[in-house]
Amino acid sequence: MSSYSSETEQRIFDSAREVFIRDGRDGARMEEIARHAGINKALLHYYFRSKEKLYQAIFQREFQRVIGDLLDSLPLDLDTSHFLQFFINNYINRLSQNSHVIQFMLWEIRSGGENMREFLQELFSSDRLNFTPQRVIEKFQQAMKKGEIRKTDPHQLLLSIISMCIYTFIAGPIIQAIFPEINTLDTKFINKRKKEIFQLVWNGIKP
Amino acid sequence: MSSYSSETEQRIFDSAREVFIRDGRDGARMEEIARHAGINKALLHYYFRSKEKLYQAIFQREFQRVIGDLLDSLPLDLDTSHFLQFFINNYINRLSQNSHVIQFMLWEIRSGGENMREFLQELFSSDRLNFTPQRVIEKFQQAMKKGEIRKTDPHQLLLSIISMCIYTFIAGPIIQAIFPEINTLDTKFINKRKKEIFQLVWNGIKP
DNA sequence: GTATAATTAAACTAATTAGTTAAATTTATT
DNA sequence: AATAAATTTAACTAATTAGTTTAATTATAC
Repeated sequence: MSSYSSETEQRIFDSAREVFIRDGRDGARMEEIARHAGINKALLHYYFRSKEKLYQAIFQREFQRVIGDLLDSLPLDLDTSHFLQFFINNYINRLSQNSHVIQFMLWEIRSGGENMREFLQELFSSDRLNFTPQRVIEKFQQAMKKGEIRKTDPHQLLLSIISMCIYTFIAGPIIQAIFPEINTLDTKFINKRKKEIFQLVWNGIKP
Repeated sequence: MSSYSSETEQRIFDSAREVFIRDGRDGARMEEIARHAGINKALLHYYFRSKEKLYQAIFQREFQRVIGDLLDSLPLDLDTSHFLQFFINNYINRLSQNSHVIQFMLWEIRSGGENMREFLQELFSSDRLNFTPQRVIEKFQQAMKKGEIRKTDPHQLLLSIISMCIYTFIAGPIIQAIFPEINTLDTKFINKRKKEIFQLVWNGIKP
């Protein structure tokens, strides 16, 4: 494949990503994606046979990139308190820098989540990641055994942490409707959120 | 209006609700809604001028019912620990019994949340509710003043609690993809979730 | 019993849009 | 220069679907 054509492919990827994020899986228009990439509809179908195939390609690429990075960057050797702090900071940083992935997630959930189930199961059972959700659970269990944190259900704990990290990014418009003084995209708010989540969790589980 | 016609209107409401929940705002078909209500398309447009008007009617009706009930049922007189416990139980109970409202919420967020912003601002500034989010914040602030809980940002605290209560209902399919042993709709899981959220929060904020 | 409102049927309009096709043109490769 | 690959143009198909129209029918009210 020539550098010429792969450049076009890259432009299609970038444009499709932007349009799919902006208009959704159904709302996106192939003509708009082509226009945005500076090509025409015929060429778009020349590269990707159908809208469905294009969407799948974009979704998987973005999802794997963000989720993979998220887990792969976790340090194994930190003590529980610092691991927690790192986990929360890392999670929120990557979400705030890739908030479009949340949009993809919500569309997938809306359509039953079957695509995502397949994709995640494949990802976590493969050897592509050196850290999986299961390993986070095990780290919590070890910390309980060592008495570093009080005994509690590790799945529930992980769910609670993830909930707190992700929800403001999902529900930004609602939160701002209820509390106009909050701007969920503001760096100051995001940094405060990190600290508050950590404090609540750490106070909540330390022995 | 005759009892005859309002019966038809009710059937339209029920059918539209079901189809909008199942197929989404865009995916729903007027013909399908009519068929489901046992009438034809012409009559559907006779009652509701457009799909958009019908959707708005359904959305507002459901949203007001669930959110209104949620807030109106909160007891003012409980001490902080029991209020928290009640809040969490109540929130999770109503969400699990009205999970379709979460679907509406997600569609609204996807389309920018402008509808919902208007709707919520109107709802909270009206006198229709005897409890608002702002009053929950005030209750937290009073508890801090009295020394019942440690000093912390009350907005952040409320956000954390709501996050933990709602996220499993939003992300059910993902959670089950990552941890197949969890069934987010199982009563046992839901009850455990209530207890774990309360314990984490209460341990996290008691002085 | 007559007027009014509710309801049906069926055909229609008008707009949108994914995907195709075929011929011409431009660009890259050798 | 010759060949193949990439790209454009523009018209086309086929399917979908919201919303309309009109005439006929049935139920309700007065």
